[in-house]
Amino acid sequence: MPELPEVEHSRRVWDVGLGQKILKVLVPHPNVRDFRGTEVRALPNLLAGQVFSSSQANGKQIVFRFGQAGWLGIHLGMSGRLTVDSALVEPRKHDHLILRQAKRSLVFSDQRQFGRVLFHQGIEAPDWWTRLAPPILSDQFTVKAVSNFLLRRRGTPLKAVLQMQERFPGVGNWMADEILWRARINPATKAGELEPAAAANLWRTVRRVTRLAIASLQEDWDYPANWLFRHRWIDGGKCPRCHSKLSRASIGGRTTCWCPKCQRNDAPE
DNA sequence: GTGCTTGTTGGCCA
DNA sequence: GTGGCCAACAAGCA
Repeated sequence: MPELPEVEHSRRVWDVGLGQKILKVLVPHPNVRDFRGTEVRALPNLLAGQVFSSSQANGKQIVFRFGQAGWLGIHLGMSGRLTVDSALVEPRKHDHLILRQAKRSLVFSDQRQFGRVLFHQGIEAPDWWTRLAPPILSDQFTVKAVSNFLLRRRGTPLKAVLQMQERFPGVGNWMADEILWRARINPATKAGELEPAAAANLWRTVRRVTRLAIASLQEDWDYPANWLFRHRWIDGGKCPRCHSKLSRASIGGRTTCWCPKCQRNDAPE
């Protein structure tokens, strides 16, 4: 499930432990895929005794910092979760990292093991953090940058282009559908087919959906009923705007939901 | 048993 | 080298 808003929410869940020392670190299953490329057996020694000092997210990537030099990267993949449990909680089947503090445990679990845990020791930020694309809500996410990207990916369906993390960090399957539905663009449209005005509209919509999604997750713990999100997986689901029956098909290799009436490209505004 | 899943990567091919 | 496509990864569910 985790796309940008859920990732941002997950990051904040662990923030309850900010300013507190890590007493002990448990790695119940060091061989799971989440740890590929990481010396996870060294983690307990590196983190124990350090204070959890800050957290940040960019797109789907989260970084938690410990003391001055500890950088813990977490990517939730398809099924990763960050939760808080009691100080003495015992690891369950899919719990892969448990950071014990005096009053609680910070728990990372991941059933399908598509997530990823990274660690870096040093004052300077690691490459896997500094090389991420500029956030959608930053000043560097410009119309120009988006237009250029659409031109470069001119032969690829927009549905797939919007999910490319190198330009749209945090956008996944459902956000891509939501954005295209709101912008009234058919998901199979090739990126190169958008007129400049339509490209600018798409840019605006990417930012708007991102902003609104974060806000609604904070307020209501759900997305509004007039969003495609709430209807996309219902069999026989209806477009919340025009009440036509929604279509579903695989586009760009992922299940895609759209309104055949609102998203025709030649439809009048 | 089959086929599907809201993510990413690496290999293949033009 | 670049862009586009797709199978593979693991586990659970219908």
